[in-house]
Amino acid sequence: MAARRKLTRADILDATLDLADESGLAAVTMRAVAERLGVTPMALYRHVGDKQGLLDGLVERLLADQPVPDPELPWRDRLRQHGAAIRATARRHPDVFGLLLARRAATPGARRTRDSVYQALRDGGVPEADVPRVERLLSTFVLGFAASEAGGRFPDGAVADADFAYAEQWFGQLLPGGGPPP
Amino acid sequence: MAARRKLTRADILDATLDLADESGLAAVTMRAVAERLGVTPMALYRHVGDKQGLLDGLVERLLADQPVPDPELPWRDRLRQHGAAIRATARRHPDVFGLLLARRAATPGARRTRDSVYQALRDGGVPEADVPRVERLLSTFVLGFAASEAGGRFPDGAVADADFAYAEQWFGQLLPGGGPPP
DNA sequence: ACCTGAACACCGTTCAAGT
DNA sequence: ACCTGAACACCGTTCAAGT
Repeated sequence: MAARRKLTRADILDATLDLADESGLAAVTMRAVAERLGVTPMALYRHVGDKQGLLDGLVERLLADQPVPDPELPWRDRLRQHGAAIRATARRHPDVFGLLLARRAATPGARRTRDSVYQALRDGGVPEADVPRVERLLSTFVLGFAASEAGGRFPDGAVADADFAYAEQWFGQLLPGGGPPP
Repeated sequence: MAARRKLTRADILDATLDLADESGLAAVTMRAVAERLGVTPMALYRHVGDKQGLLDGLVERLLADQPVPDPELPWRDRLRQHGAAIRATARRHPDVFGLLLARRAATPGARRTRDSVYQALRDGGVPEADVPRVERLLSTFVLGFAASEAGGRFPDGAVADADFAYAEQWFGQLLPGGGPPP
């Protein structure tokens, strides 16, 4: 509809995300993305490599958009914000979210989030040697939970919220402070 | 290679699982499965509906094959066996395992496993009202962990084993007994 | 009832060509 | 450098037809 001059990688990922949210991951084809941009399918190849590159770009983008909590906040609040942010992403992009668990997360975006969680755990008194392990377990749980939520494995949103709150209490007891949630 | 008389749904799912394990989920096409069975693609439709039905059948089969621990065993051992079994399935069929998290688990196979976990939690002293919630959280964690492992998110198998053992201790502290792992 | 042949609309991707 | 046209080998699925 609009007459755009230059095709960019960001344009392509925008269009892909919109398409996936509207019509599901199965509707994401090189041809459909191209059509949405008013361009020929072959034009995409220069910018994203191939279809695999397109999907990788989507995951990278979701991770990069993940907000990082203010480091001045109490560590528990920072952990809680990370959890809430991932769940929000899963609910907003349920179809794309499945890719997150399937793909190894070695992107810069993933590292930003991980470093923030590391620091929160250190501030919470987790021994330095245990920090990476605890981060892996926490993020595995939260990613799995969010993916389950996105995949419709919970009866409804209220149950998911209650379950997550329950889990926050669980984990909160395990972290050094011993009080409430991460 | 063999001259088989009648094509069955089980034959088709066998061939599909083998194909997925050997060549990945992307290689699972109606045409490739048919060729492996020495049959025409259209012959599959009568038995599995369509491609979606084929993939659903695969998930259903993985769940149905999941062993159920002997009810006479101590409840902690039963929970541990469930966890080990799911991880083993994920390692054996890494490509197919991703479908498990994506699909709602309302199959009979899923119910068998869930009922066994319910009973173990009851035997472990979890209040009846909390049993479904605790089962959801435990299975979310284990499924997420296994999917991460299958997706290569852990540095290597030894780290995964150590992380899982650590997590078992965590959860063990939270369950009524308070001792070691689930 | 069960399988096949032929056909349809759709994929991802390449390659040479245009500007 | 960036985009296009034409083409290739492949999809899932249908339909009428065979046995």
